[in-house]
Formats: sequence, structure tokens, C-alpha cells
Amino acid sequence: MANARTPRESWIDEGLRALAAAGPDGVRVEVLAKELGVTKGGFYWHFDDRQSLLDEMLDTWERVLIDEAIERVEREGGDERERLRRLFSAASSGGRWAKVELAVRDWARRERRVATRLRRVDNRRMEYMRSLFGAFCRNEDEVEARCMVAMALFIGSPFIAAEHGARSRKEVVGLALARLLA
Amino acid sequence: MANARTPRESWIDEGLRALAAAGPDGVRVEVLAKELGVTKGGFYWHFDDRQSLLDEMLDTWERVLIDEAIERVEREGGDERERLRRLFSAASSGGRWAKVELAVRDWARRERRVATRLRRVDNRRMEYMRSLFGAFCRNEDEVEARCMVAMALFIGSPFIAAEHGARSRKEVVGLALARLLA
DNA sequence: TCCGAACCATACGGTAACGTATGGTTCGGA
DNA sequence: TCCGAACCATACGTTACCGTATGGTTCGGA
Repeated sequence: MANARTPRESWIDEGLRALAAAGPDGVRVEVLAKELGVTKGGFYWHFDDRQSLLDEMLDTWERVLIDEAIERVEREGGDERERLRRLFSAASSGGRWAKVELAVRDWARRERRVATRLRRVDNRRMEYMRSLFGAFCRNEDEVEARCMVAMALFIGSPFIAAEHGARSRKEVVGLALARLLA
Repeated sequence: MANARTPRESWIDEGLRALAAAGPDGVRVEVLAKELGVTKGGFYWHFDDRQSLLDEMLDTWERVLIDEAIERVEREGGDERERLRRLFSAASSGGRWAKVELAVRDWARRERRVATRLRRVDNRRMEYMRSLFGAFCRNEDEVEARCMVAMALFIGSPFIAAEHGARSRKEVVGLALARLLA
């Protein structure tokens, strides 16, 4: 009701942008305010303090990651390999959420509370991948190893700066993925 | 000559420790000073400013990574698979340099100058891995894909928070590695 | 039309850094 | 013994934030 000029979500949204671009330390309320074209007056109307914003950013991230990502892949159907491929292409799109993802992972290395959330998300995603790989892969160790490689590939590859001659990184990741789905 | 109470290297060393623990934003000269039990007086005798320290930290990291890591693996000999295994166990020891490594990679995502250095290091390391995989793997695409997986595995796995039932993460990474060396 | 919820601006006091200035202290070698 | 290079402490001015306080403004609905 009433108006919503720079509502709660704007701050969270802008916060996530800052997180993606500069890590948690880059999320400063006065900077966000300037970015939104207002002063911090409104911020402290919505949030108790900076920490609350950080928490809500993580809530948002967790919700999007758990509820939406997997659900969408499932909804669009296809066999297991196909779904794995789609899971990947969503994750390595280099878009907004992919960058948030990497920032959160680095963050989790130094803050227990963040690590806890990440574990929840990762377990959920791992569980899902196990079910997909398990469909065409009998050996349990094999499934676990492939899940690990898949995860590592889509988390690790954006952190790799090496060049690959004529090939693009995306192509090389594609090669590795093909091997993984064999 | 003269004395060396808290010499240049102490600051770089302490800086790297802070970098590993809290990222580049965690490297604050007054904090470093307190950690070293002195005030920042001496710091500005050695360095022009904070940025100079950051640069020298990266110099050190680059030198250690390029000159020492590979050289040591080579010196200890063994066949290619053996050397690959050693390259890994050094990288995933979770020790000091491994943490610096991850911090630098995240840092490189937002600073061009850091990215340039990382590319140098990664290219060098990739080149080395290509030579090792190439020794028992004829197909060129296959070599490239395996290098990518190897890199992704040892960079990405520390960022993964998922659990693996009875197995430890180290074991699962071991399984994946075994597959890779087949 | 006018109330109140939602939002914004401004000013303030506080803290943690940065970098500078200046004058110590310490210790090896001539 | 005493000089000078290497290092340290202290005090200072500045900037960028945090969070608080207080008094606007705007707009949808009664």
C-alpha cells in the first residue's frame, strides 16, 4: 500500500549487484544509496543495519538458487543428460547470479554463517545431480566422482585465467562436459 | 647491513596471511602493524603506500608459484602420472599458499592488473600440465579437456561445501583424479 | 480533503583507516 | 666510540563509512 519508491527489494537487488562486483566488503550502504539516487535515510527505515541487508541478500540468493534453478530445469524436461547440460548452461552463463554465486563461495570461506547456507544449497544441488548421473551410471563411486567433477568444473572454470590456443574456454569446458556425460 | 627487526619481508608475509584470511580488503596496514607488534611507522619507511605492498605481495606469489612449485615437482622425479599426483597434493594441501591462491583468483575477477598476473601463472601451469597429460594421452582435445578438469578440480573443490555421505571430500576428489589419470 | 504509511534529506557523532611529519632508538661497522 | 642506516612511536589532518535523530515529502485510500 501507499507508495514504493525505493522499496526493500531495490536495496537487496543493488546489494547483490555490489556483492557480485566487489564482494561483501563492497556492499556499503551509502554507496548503494548513491547508486539508487537517494540518501541512506530510507535504508534505515527498511533495515536495522548493514548486517540485516547482508542477511536478506543471502536469503534471496538461497531462495532463488534452491527453489528456482532446479525447478526450472525439471520443468523443461528432457532426459537426464539433457537436463545436466541445461543445468550447466544456466550456471555458466556468466550472468548476474553466476557472479553472485562465486562471491558467496569466497565469502563462505571466511564466515561460518554463510558457510552454513552454502552447505544447504550445495547439498541440495549435489543430491539433484546424483539423481541425474545415477540414472545412467551404476557404480556409486563413479556417480560421486562425476558429481564432484561437474561441480568443480562449473565453479572452478570461471576462476581459471589460462588460455587454450585456438579454443575458447567455453569450448574446452564443453569438451570436458561431453566426456563426463559419456 | 644494519639491523632487520621488521624487514620488508615480514610485511609481505603478514600481508599474504591477511590476504589468505580475509581477501585484499582485509590487508590494512595498521592491522598488519598491530599483528607484527609495531606501529605503521616502519611500514612507510619500506613502502610508498598500501598499493605498493599489494603489488609486492603479488610479485612474491607469482615468483613462488612459477619458479618453485613446478620446479619442485620436477626435481622429485617420477613418471608423468606420479608427477601429476604430486602437483595435486601440493595444491590441495589446504596450506598457506593454497589459500592465497584462492584469494588471488577471486581478486583477479575484479582487478585487471591482478588478472594479468594470474593469466601468466595459469598459462605457465597449464603448459606444464599439457606436457604431462600429453605423455600418455594422444588426442589433443582429450589433453586439453583433462587439463581443464584437473585445474577446475583443484581450484573448484575447496569452494564446494556439499557433503558426500560416508566419504570425505578429499576421497571424492581422489576418485575423480584416479579417473582422470586412467 | 486530509491522514498516515512509506519513504527521503540533512545533520550529527563516532570509528577505522590512510598517508605525512617529525623526532626518537638500535646496532653493526669504521 | 660514534656515525649512519634501518627501523619505530606519536601525533596529525583527512576521508569514508556506520548508525542515529529529526523533520520533511508523497501518495493512496477513507
